[in-house]
Amino acid sequence: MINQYEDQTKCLVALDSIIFGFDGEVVKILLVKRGIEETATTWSLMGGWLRPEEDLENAASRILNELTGLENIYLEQLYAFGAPDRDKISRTVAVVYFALINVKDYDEQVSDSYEARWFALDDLPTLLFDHQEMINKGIEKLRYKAAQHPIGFELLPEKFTIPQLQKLYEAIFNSTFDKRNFSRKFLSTGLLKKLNEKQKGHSKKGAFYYQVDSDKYQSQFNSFLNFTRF
Amino acid sequence: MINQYEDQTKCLVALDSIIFGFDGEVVKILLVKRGIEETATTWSLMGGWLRPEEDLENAASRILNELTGLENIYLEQLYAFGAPDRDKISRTVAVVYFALINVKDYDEQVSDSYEARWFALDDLPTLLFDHQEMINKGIEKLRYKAAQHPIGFELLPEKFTIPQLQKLYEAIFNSTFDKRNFSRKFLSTGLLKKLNEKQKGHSKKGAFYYQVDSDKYQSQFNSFLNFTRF
DNA sequence: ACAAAAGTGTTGGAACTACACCCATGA
DNA sequence: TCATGGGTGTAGTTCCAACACTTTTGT
Repeated sequence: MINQYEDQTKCLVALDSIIFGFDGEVVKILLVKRGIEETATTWSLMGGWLRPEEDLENAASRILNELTGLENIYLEQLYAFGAPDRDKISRTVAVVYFALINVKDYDEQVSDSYEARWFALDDLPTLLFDHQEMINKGIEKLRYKAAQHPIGFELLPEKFTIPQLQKLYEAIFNSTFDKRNFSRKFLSTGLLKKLNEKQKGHSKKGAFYYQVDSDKYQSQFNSFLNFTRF
Repeated sequence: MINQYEDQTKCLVALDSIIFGFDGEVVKILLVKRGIEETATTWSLMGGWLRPEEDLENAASRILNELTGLENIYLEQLYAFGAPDRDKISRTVAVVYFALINVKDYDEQVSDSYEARWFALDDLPTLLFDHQEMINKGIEKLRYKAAQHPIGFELLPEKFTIPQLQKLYEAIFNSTFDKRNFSRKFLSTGLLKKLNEKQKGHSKKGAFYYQVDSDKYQSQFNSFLNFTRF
């Protein structure tokens, strides 16, 4: 048979993470300045190497934490990239993970102690290697998932308004929706609890805050195949 | 910074392929007997090692061809598996691809010259390493995709009947559907061309054959977000 | 003639789209 | 008082699910 363990090419295995964030207006991506030799000034996704004792997902979490301070972020595997020339220095296979977070929840730790910065989706710098391709794939998957699940909740503060939620979906889909239809759809899921409190400052009238009913969210998560696509 | 190319663990990179097939009654998976040292008698997915000059997908295709003779199969990336102990002999990261084919189209070449065999989904043998886990993930994705696209066509002969198509979907979803609603839905896509020819032998009345209108299939492939889920 | 599978239509309810006006408040 | 964004209702349409009887033909 063909499989032998001897004499096979060994590769470096890299983990890269795409962190999507929302700040109330636009969807952003977190990038770091990566100090690899001559590419020291290139922005890149948060990446690092797999260690012998680590699972892929654990490694991605660890690396993300080392580079940004972020902890306990749920990472989902996106895709493996392995073109022979994707990294000129050494043959590397990269497994890419992605996550969604609310920018404001993590803003301080991210920008204070680390060389990490948020970039709006339509204002990304030139990126290392094939990281732009990775991001394109990530956006595609983000849209796909957001159309299937009310996943957007993870990108918002605990208390949020319907107009904020709509802005998020409009940012993800780079599109606009009718506000009557939009709120009807989300309210009809039964996943939102209306609070007795209004957002102040943003508008004169103020918008009611809502919270995710997280019990219902968990239990319905798997039956959302019928969730709206716009 | 943290990234150095020196002194990083290198891993073997394996490609494994899950080939789903349909024989008119049940969905099957193609497996081979793999001769790795003491595990020589274990059935497994078609797997092999990445070579230095290869892209991941090319490597998966090559390996599939070497082990089964199958050529020109469209492979889609499924997931990367990298638990530290998934292969006891050497630290290995496996990137898994999957495909759908029609069993009858490839039956001869597969079983004649190679040690490959089809196994019904509900009758799989004990598998190497984490291959069962890979297959579970593959089934999940197959169902997901079949619910979004009329992807099942790839698993059928060029000419097929509506009852055959329904059997396929029932096999994929391990479920049953109302035949009136089922045929209405598929016919309403406009992707099927009715032929002037009936299937003989299977039933007394005989069922009309249909063909995919492949021009329309191609052009509509990307607008199928609204395709049925059952 | 009968058994076995193919084929076909209707109805009620749910969900989607499109659309326009009033409300509450801060300035 | 006015400007800004928040909030709501309706009507037409499409889509889906549920349901049973007739047709064809090989035996």
